[in-house]
Amino acid sequence: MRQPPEAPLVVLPDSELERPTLKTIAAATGLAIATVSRALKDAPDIGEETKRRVRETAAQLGYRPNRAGVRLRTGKTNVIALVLSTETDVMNHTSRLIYSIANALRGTAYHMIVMPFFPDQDPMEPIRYIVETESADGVILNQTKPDDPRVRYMKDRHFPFATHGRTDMGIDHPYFDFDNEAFARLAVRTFAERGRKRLLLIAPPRSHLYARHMTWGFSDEAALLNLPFEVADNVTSDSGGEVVDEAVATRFAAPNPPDGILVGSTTAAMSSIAGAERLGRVLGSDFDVVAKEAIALLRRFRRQTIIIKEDVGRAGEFLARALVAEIEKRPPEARQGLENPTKVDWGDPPRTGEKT
Amino acid sequence: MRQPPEAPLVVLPDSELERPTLKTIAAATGLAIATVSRALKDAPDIGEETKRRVRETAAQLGYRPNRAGVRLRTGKTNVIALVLSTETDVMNHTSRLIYSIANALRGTAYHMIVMPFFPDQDPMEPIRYIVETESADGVILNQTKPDDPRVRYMKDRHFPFATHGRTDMGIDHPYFDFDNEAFARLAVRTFAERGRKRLLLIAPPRSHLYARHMTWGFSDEAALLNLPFEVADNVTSDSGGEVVDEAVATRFAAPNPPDGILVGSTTAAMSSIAGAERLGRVLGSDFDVVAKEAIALLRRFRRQTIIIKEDVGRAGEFLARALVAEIEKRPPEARQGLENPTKVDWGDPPRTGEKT
DNA sequence: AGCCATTCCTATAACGTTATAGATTTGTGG
DNA sequence: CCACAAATCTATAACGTTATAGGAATGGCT
Repeated sequence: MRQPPEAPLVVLPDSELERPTLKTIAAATGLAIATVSRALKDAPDIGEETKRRVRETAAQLGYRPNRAGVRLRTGKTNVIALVLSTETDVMNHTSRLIYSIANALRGTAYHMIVMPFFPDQDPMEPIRYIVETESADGVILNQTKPDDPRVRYMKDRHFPFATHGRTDMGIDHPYFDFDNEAFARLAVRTFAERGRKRLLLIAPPRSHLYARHMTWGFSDEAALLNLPFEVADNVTSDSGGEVVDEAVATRFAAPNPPDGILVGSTTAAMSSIAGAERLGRVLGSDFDVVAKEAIALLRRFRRQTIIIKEDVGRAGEFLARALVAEIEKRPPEARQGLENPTKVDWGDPPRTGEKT
Repeated sequence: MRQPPEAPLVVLPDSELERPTLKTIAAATGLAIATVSRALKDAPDIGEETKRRVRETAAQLGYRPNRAGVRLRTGKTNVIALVLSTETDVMNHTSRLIYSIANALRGTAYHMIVMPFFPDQDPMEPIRYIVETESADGVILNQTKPDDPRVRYMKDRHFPFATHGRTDMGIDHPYFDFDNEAFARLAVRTFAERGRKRLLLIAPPRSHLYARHMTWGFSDEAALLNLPFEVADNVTSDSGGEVVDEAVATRFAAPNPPDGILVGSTTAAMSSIAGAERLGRVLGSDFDVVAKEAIALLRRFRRQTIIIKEDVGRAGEFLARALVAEIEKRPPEARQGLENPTKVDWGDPPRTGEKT
């Protein structure tokens, strides 16, 4: 308005070579750098016409704010850190989780740094590092323990975070979890429907909270239905395959062998089946296996496996959204989420009278 | 976005509350900020005693350089971007690759951002983004194509990168690859040793260069040993499990069925075995399967599978080292690497005379 | 004593951004 | 026609770092 509209539309020969900054836009529009900044943030004290002009040239020049500049000035990193446990990683769903979080972050300003920590490391180490050096605006972590010092640490410091898996600490924070109790109950009812009489649970390691959920759901539902059951607690679904294989074979060789096996992971399912088959038992007729699976792998190998699906992608998406809301102090659509499995994938009909 | 220090649980002297900067050290030592900076960089024009003092107080205060400051001033991001294809991702080794790269980066100043790109995306998109916005000092990408525009793009712009997998473009750049030709030859010789007479290769999709290597090694070595062979090129090891399953079953039902199957992936191995078993064939006696595997999974299920191991962790470590050397313009220990498989894991002895 | 090289340190500016306070113009009411 | 508010813009400083040019001592040499 008050600026004489001295026909700028400057021809920028070299300026196309360098990455445009606010300065570039300021020069091109004849405005001050601060004005350009405020215009792009849609500040109320900038004229509509000016905003339009600024946005236009910004788009035209392909302007993208310099992350280092923003970060230095504001302290906002626009980074989300994904802190992953590598402890249990034979074909787990880690890449799925990574992908879905990255996908949910598409189109936002957030980059995702991934920080696995290894068995020789204190799990607190990456967390402390991130919080102390302010390397990220928020953290997503997996493999929570019932009492998880990482959760306490971040909660105490008001550092935004979200967890894949719950804790037992009575702390309110964003999380997403698979309802393993519901899963186990559903599995037990499935066994009952198929007329199975002796159930066996190969549970995950007791240190994990979800192992307790699963064990409780399994035990309680089996008791409810008057089904004899055993919880294998010296082997776990995280044991090496051979161990599970052996444990299952031993039980099948004993009197009163199980005819329904519930397992918490794909690998444990495979090992269990292999263990039973070593003794000539036929999956689907002599015994059933119900497994929780995130990837469609068991079906390829033993079409008789009964599968209850876990959607890890949903978890990732949820966690990303919830964490971003937490960081930006917006109310999230949902702060805590639980995947409640209801669908049982029966696989092929039981092979009755098939050749051994 | 400084967090207001609301309700500090820990009472610390103010100096401890804020993260120490060069300024803090300067104040503590009575030196100028520039001096502190130079001392920490071990510049030649700073006295030894001063350096010692500076290093000491820096350590004592727990000083860590502010990444945004460094990045803004120098343009160095200290970030390595991992650009991952999600195309082929049923239990692939992605998480392994991520972990090993992260592990190799431990103790360095580099953070790792992970950017998967999805089927609906142009593979160039993340690459262009990173190069244009200078979001990273270098890129590691996987799933290279024989003629890969991403490689050309980065090479043209002298942007540091390293690839998991080779290309066919005659461009010199850091890479690591598994020698699939050697793998296939070794597999063929293994079949020969076991007296197999008709070989079948379930090859990876032809668009991948490594599929060509594998196919060539397979065909040439089989011809050399006068073994009849077939390369299945309508199904690939990336096809859905059922497809491979079906293809294998069809071939076993036909006259002159194969008795040695070479597959490029764990999933394809499982499907192949399942397909043959559907017709009552027994793995290890009626036919053999040789598979390349990064994770120890097949052994759990079918102990008769013959496995040649691929060490993805080695790839990740190599790529990280090579890329960092490239970024820092140091001569790397090795710029290109090829994993040459020599060890065959035979599994259990063939089950002769075992029950069907 | 004067000069110069050497050694060690410091002041300054700049990277790109945004928060703050203030400047300028225009409109409004008295 | 003047004070005063509203609308719109700008100047400045600061975030933490490092590159550059320069300054202050010290010692050696003529």
